[in-house]
Amino acid sequence: MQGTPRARWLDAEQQRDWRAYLRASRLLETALDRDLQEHGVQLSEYEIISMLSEAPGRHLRMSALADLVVQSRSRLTHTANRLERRGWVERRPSAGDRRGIDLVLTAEGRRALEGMAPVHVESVRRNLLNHLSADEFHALGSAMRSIADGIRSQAPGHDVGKGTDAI
Amino acid sequence: MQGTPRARWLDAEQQRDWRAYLRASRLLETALDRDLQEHGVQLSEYEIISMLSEAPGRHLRMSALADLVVQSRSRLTHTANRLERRGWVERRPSAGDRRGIDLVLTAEGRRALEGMAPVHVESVRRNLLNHLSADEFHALGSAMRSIADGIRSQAPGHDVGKGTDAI
DNA sequence: GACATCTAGTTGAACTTTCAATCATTCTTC
DNA sequence: GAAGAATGATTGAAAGTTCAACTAGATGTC
Repeated sequence: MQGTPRARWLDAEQQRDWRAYLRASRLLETALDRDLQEHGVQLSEYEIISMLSEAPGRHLRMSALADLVVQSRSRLTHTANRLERRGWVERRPSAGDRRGIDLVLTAEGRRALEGMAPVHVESVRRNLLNHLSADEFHALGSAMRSIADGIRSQAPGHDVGKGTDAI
Repeated sequence: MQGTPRARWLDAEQQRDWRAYLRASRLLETALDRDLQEHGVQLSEYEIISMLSEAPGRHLRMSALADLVVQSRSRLTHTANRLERRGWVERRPSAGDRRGIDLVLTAEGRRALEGMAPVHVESVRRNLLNHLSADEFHALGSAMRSIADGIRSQAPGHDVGKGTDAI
């Protein structure tokens, strides 16, 4: 717990676990993406329309959506263009702030999502849920929540309090 | 537990945990990548030279390496070209099989890796390890190992036994 | 109320990844 | 031992992502 100035290497077990994480997270991403791609979308596109479908009024501001799906704004702009060309989303100026743009899920987008959702759920089960007990899966979720919170708490704009890491 | 033919949706808690996984895995990837990019490499490039450095003789066959880091062969070919241009790796015909190519870490590549390793370890600690207890982290590693095993056991080429999934 | 500063979103070029086609070699099997 | 199938790696074009620069509107400040 004493902060040593120099980076300590990981011990053998940590190293093994870290490698396991890295490898599995990629296998999983690849598998989920492949399954959705048979239906003509990428996972990252699916996420966008899925978030929109759950948002009140089926719309979200570009910046809020970008944060939610962890994509850069620029990437979201380009992806939204693709989705718009397919008729799945539309852009609308957001109420109140004239800089803002709302991305709205169209009826056609909703239908497309409804067609893909069962495929995707089945894929999540087959590639993830089926390999863990309910407890293991829930522990995975909690651990990942802690990680997300931890990372966000160091993000720029977050006031960390007193210098945890003075150069 | 009775296999219903139709996809069951996820229950609210599973959904929450799955979303947490997705979001955190992306925040983590982004954070680790950003930290390495300050030193001019992407995480996926770092992984390649790091695997090479640990391999006996500091070399691996392209196909073995591609599997190890979960990249397509084509992607690895392109990435290896970039690394080769920087003088960090070299290609050599592999012994025995004249179709094969070994990717070898150069002395310069090793030096570069040694320079970046502490940065990367610190980043893994800061973005991942520090947010979990030792037990939680180990459980995460185990869960991810199960997932990797589960996904690979369904991969094409793996004989699954009698038809688990008749059309 | 005008200045700088910050936030929201877009743009196009550069870069990376994917996709389908290709070439060479090895393995099968007949 | 020759034909066909499978494996290893590469190629170049298409598709997707990042990066830096930019426009427009909001916010803070003096």
